[in-house]
Amino acid sequence: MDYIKVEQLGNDTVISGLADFDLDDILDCGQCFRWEKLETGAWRGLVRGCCRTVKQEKDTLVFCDVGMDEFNAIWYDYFDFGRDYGKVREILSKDDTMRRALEFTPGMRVLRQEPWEALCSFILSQNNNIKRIRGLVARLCENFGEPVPGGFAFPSPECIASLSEDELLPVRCGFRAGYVLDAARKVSSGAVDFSAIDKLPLQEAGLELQKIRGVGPKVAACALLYGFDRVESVPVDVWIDRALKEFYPDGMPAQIAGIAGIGQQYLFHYIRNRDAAVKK
DNA sequence: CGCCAGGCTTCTA
DNA sequence: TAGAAGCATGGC
Repeated sequence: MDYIKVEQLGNDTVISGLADFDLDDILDCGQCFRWEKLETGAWRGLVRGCCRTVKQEKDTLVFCDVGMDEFNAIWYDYFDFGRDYGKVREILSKDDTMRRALEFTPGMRVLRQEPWEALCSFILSQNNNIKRIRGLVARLCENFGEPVPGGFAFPSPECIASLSEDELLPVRCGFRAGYVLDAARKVSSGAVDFSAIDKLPLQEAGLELQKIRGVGPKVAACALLYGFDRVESVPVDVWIDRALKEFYPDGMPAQIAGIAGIGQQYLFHYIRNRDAAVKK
């Protein structure tokens, strides 16, 4: 357990006694694309059709206008509170590089997002920058998602499968439009079966996702890590590739294999931000 | 304006 | 089968 207490206070659900949890790092590290930071420092995001505001002050996390039922149904899993990050840190710390990455961003966590949203988002992420990915995902939702209080839900595979490439033009996702359509068709038809993927070994699960045009090893690994709760999945993008060459020329240590994807998240943030941090 | 972006597909040797 | 070019778009 990485917190001491969860309770409902008025209309809010409040977590207190948080350890190693930094909302800014978690929501702004390129693993999710539907959160925006408000002037107040709070974050507003849309998850599973629920638009909510979350704010952190030191070791307290407040889910505004969220009751315990909703917290248990959505947010407990989304922030992966069922996982003992103390244990995660203990395992990763046995490796010197991981220990440095942990010390650099102690409050990082890997979110558990919806499988389809994660897959679709990371298809859009290819050869793209994080700022623009947010824009593409936002336009996809605004144009085709179900309206919900505060915004638009992420459009279903069935919804997107019914569209043409021309209809996707307003999203301005360029060559990725065909990829998104192929993904939506294969997922909605069952040609790519999420419940089957859940049961497959990692390697085969990745190959299953790669039946989709525009899904290669990296996008598949991202979908598995962020959308299918496969914390052993390690997406290797240009940054992680550099990190692997620098720190692990012979591969990542076997002792962290079971949670290497979480380690990857610390490493990703570390390799991207360490130089900027030194300049401060 | 030119370079590049949490890659992948296609072409070429 | 490895390596490079091409891909839409826009942030910087």
